[in-house]
Amino acid sequence: MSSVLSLLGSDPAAPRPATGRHVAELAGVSRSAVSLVLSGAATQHGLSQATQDRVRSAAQVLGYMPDHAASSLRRRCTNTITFVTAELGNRYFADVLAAAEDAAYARGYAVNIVSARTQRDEANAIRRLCNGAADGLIIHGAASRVPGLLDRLRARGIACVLLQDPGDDGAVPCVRADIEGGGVLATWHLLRLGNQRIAHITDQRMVGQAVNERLQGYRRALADADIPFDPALVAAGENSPAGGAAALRALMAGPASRPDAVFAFNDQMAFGAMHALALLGLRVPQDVAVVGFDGTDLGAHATPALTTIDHPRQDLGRLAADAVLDQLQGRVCPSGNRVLPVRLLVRQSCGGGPAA
Amino acid sequence: MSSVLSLLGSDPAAPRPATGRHVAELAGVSRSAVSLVLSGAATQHGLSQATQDRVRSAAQVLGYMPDHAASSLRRRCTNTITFVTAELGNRYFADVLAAAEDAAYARGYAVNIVSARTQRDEANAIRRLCNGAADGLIIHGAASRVPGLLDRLRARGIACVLLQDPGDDGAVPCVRADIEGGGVLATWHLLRLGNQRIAHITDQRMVGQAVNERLQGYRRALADADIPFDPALVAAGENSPAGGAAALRALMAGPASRPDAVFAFNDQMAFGAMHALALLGLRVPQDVAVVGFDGTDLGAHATPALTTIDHPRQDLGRLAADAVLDQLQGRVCPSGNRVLPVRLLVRQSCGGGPAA
DNA sequence: TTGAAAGCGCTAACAT
DNA sequence: ATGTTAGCGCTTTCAA
Repeated sequence: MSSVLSLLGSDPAAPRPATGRHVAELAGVSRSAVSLVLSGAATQHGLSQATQDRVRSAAQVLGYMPDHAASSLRRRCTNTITFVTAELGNRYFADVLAAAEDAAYARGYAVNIVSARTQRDEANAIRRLCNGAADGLIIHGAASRVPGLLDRLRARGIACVLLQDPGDDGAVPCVRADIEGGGVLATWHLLRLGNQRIAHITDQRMVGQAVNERLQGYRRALADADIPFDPALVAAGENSPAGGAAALRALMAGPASRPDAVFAFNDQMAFGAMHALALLGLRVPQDVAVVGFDGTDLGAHATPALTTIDHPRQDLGRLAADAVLDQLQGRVCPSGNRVLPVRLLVRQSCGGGPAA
Repeated sequence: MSSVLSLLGSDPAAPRPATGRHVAELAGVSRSAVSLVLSGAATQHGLSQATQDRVRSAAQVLGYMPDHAASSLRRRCTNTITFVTAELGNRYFADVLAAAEDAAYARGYAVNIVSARTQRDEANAIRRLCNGAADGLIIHGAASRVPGLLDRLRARGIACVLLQDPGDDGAVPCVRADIEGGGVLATWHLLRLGNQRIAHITDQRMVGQAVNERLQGYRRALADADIPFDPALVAAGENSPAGGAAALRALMAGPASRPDAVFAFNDQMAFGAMHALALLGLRVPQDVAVVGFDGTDLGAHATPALTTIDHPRQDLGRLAADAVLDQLQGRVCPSGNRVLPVRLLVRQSCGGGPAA
């Protein structure tokens, strides 16, 4: 009987987990004493050391841990922030996240990640998070473009920081790298090395967006060099190695005469593009120069090593987490954008760099 | 005044979010009616369509959403599962996760991800999750090796499925790929192509673990070929491209004579190893053959394209999610291990494959 | 067809 | 120094 029931989730004999009441009974104290001890406010409240010890050992014996839902309901906060992103699987994100986590942990917060592969998923995830499951959000996506979405969070009292995409108004603080500047740097670098026909590979999710900062930087650099912008030199693909490869093939098959350089949306797309070039029998950098974007270790270990625009990924993560927690903990919140500089990291994929 | 306060998180005038009571008042119904309508049980309970409409529009007007903590406390579940992993930034994980998410969403559950970069982080994260913040866990790590850790989850009634690492006892169901078989396949493939001195690069986290299935498969294949195992041909590194490169350099600088092939822990480490080989002036596959593990698109776009052991990543994710939800929803839970087959994916990095 | 009431487990203000 | 109490917001019987 028991063995059959143990296969079922609805086992009626399932032992209910220990509650604070059980701990109080075992320790012979009141329920509030348990709460005080376990929250660390006991000494300050004048509970004797002996009482505290009894509570702690009772809790240990019973494997007691305050229920998350009950505690959150009562305290009106969860001590959790959620990081919403589409970029799982991109090493860029892992670097940013690690720094954000460290910052949050240091201030007593847990970090959850929610994957939002499409903008639709992202909006749904954020709407769902209006239920108070997290105290604050770091949004690495285009949420600010969805009308009213961030207002709902604000109405619910949920702190919010944007990462990389500031959206239209400056109502929500944003921590970001100087992406347009990076686009200029990347394109300038290619121009300086004598390239004339510079292509740009972009993330297809950027198509139709109001702003595409990398593209803006690219165009600004071209304009400064008096080179006319040729739309046939821009291709979009999925944000992945495969997407970068596909975009490169589209570029080569397109109406434009063959580019002599490519500036890619990020390192992983650049990586795919380099592979596609190799399959076409084109050498990097001799036939086509390539610049990535991000500075991830993926590019560092490509062959040839990828010249790229390095981002302060640690700082981005740390500052984003701190900005959310500052709002939560009532410190003055630096609203508006915090823009961090990027830098050109010269390796081998454009020539002109240090020898391999 | 207001503008100053708006900079502070502790704004005393912060508007409390709408509750079910507000919705009930606006709609002129009882609080239970609101709950019934919004949970979809209204018609079944015989509430008139007019009432339902009034409730829904009132909720809309107020931007009402049931509070997560209150709802979870009352219902004794959160409708959330949490995926615990150390592999953020690895495309392998992104593929598995996407499938798990789709399966969970289809059954009405949300998915959170918790990053656990070290085994210590992982144990801490799991201990924290004993508070009921999620109904179930998919654990992609070595948690089963920490004594008592999974028992605490069970005591708290939290469903749990292991991914890839079954641990010692079969008490917790595990969904995994045939990793040892993959190790055999990879090594056999290298042997069949005439390689004699086959090195293995492993994740340093495997060092000191009771079992290392890839290594076991490698050793089994060597034994079958009557080639003695040489510990000097095994190197460990961080699970990253950089770690793969470092391990390869260690191998080449070590006491063993130069290997003619390398079987790497996963695609991203293989990728780093290929870069290190290029820097040493060694050609892949002519001088050294390389096999990866995973089947991610990273390997597909390396140059030369990486021969690898392809995993059924979608199935792994889907089955893991379904196993957790089966436990939660009281279906009979297939305990024990579910082992999925892997397959050799021949590309260019060992020679003997399809032409580039 | 609707409303009233109880209580999930916890915390913090208050009273001893 | 310790215990008592009220109530967070929601769901779900049960009674009308």
